[in-house]
Amino acid sequence: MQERWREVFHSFNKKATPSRCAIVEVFEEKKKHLSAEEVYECLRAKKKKVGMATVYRNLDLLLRMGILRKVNFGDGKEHYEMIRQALQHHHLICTRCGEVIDCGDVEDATFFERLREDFARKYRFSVASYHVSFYGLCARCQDDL
Amino acid sequence: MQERWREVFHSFNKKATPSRCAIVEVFEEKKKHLSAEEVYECLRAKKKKVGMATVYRNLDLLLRMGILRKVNFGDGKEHYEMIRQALQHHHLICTRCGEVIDCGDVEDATFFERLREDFARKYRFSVASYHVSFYGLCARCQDDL
DNA sequence: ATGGAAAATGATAATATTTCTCATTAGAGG
DNA sequence: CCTCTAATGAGAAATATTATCATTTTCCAT
Repeated sequence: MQERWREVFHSFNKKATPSRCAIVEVFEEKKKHLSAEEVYECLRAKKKKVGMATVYRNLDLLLRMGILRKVNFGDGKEHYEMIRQALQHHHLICTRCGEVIDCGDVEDATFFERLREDFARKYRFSVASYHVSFYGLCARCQDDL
Repeated sequence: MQERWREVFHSFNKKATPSRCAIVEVFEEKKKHLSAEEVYECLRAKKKKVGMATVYRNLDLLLRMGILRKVNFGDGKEHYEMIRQALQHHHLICTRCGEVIDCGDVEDATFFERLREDFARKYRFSVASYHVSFYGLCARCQDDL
């Protein structure tokens, strides 16, 4: 399975270093959005010692390669998630406690397609992807008012 | 016009200080998303000397009062915009040059209502507001490839 | 296999943004 | 006008991210 990533990196003329491979593996395993710090901790837990600078450098590379995307929950740090896992998946962000719930399988292809056309026409902007953040109260916080 | 805000602050048991009033006025005048630094610069331009700490403190207060909301474009800083001006308005973010285009009047009430019901049922999450970020290439960057 | 060029890494310094501290000032009700 | 308390300014501190540079590693051609 790491062989597949090795080829992907090579196709971008990038080296398949152990740190780099370990970082994509973390995202494949966790299947969720992670901050740079969280990635670093996951690597530690797996006994891989990778410096923080290397984590950031590779997150940036994976962004440029179109493998990760950034998402932000207003907590002061950037979070990253695999685009492949992120398709059709948005976030419910609790404005009281900060909890983030991933919500998958939103059936919105029609909505998206219509907007893509609108934006191309009105602003000459070509949409590649999109992300919806929903703000409100999670179940727990609704009860605790 | 500042008299109106004076009353709003008082209704929250907050003092209507010159800095505080000046900050909401900046948002009313600019009618767009601003970073803390940009707010600070706008105040300077108007010859109001307000410390950076005060800007941050009041942005936070205005968030808690539900007058502003945070938006993030992945450029390392938080941006703030008036919720009143932000209804039905989303952002087109160019992944090449970072330009942010506001796109208003998105006709999506039906889409939104359906999701609100879905989330209440599935996750017991009550949606108060939402925000869509569209990523892609702006007109200029499409030409410059 | 081995050597060498180029890229990647680690450690740490630097930068940028946001929050905190605390002494001083100023708003609002009496 | 006085007093209580919240708000402010200035700067220190905390956080998150990026840059620097000497050293190590990958990978391709030999």
